[in-house]
Amino acid sequence: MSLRHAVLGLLAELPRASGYDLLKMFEISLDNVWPATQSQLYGELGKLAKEGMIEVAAEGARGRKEYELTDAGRAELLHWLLEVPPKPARRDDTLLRVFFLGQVGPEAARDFLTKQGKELDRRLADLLDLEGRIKWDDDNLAVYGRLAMEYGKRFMAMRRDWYEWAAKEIEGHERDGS
Amino acid sequence: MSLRHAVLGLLAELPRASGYDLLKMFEISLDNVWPATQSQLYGELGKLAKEGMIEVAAEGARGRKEYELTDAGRAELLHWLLEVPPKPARRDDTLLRVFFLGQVGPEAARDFLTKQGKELDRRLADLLDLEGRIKWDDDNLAVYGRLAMEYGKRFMAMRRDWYEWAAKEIEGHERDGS
DNA sequence: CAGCTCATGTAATACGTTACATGATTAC
DNA sequence: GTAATCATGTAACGTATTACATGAGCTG
Repeated sequence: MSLRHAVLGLLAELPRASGYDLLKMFEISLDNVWPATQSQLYGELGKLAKEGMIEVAAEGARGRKEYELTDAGRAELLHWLLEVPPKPARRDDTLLRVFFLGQVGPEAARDFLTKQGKELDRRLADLLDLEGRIKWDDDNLAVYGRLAMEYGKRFMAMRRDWYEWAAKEIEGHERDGS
Repeated sequence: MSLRHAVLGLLAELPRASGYDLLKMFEISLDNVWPATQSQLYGELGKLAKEGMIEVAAEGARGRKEYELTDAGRAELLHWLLEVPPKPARRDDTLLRVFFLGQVGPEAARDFLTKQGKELDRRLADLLDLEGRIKWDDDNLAVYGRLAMEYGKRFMAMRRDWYEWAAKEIEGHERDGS
């Protein structure tokens, strides 16, 4: 149920935005945190408007509708931000594979883990590169966006290190002959 | 589309299991990796059987149906394990909050981050406790289950550390008066 | 005026959760 | 015999993805 809060949050940062504008924001700044498709977004905007969380503040060319956060919407955002306990995502595609990796034998398992580690190392390098090229300004999205960036870096590094560790673990088992 | 692979994986480890058996397995060993509800599971078993990935090898009391992996099912499992690139989950409820944390001012933001850090510290302690109480045997599920456990520990520790770091970052901004 | 971007919406399909519904067998 | 466990299935609803559909306005 958090797509709505992503929308409310964006409308809190940039008052007055159209569905189209918001879609661009999702693509450039929320893509790694909470992706949304165009269909989903327009649907949610309709619902939020009907519930009085946002309202059409102006209409422009080509049927453009500029939405604005209402007091109810802002209240809902703050409530969610501070009072609704965040629930960490539990499904992890990669971990699921690891669970069943015994099915392929230790050599293939070790190769798989090594490969994944290298892949993450590449992705971390890309992220560092991206970070270097971003020009952070001083608004809220930038300050807190930097925190999110650091999270991404630490997350990738943690997974890379774990893959390397796990590959070594399996190597140990390989030598044991188990 | 990975629920089916979780089912195939479990049936590869323990040949011959009913929906009910599998449900128990999901609850005790896959709950933090790939949770599934009863509805979902029975639905998927039906589909997998229709597609020839699994088959009813025996029927027991109370309408019990014991499924077994077919060759096609095993092939699909191996294909998924080694050839389908794992896609990391992208949605993160907590990170989304961080993105909009500027809306509540630096003190409340710092308090939020500190609180989340403490919560993770508690959860990590619980996990370590659980780890101590598990009696690992030597089968595949145990060997690779230990890798998954280590992943969980590292993931929680990483997030705890990041929260503590982020809270300090915000404190810095607080003093700046920004 | 042709092609791109802006701009909104709907339909079909899949995946996930909660709740409902039913009944057989076992353990006490 | 009654309560717990075993065992399967369906229905309703919400969320997410992909594809389809349409058209206005700007740029060359």
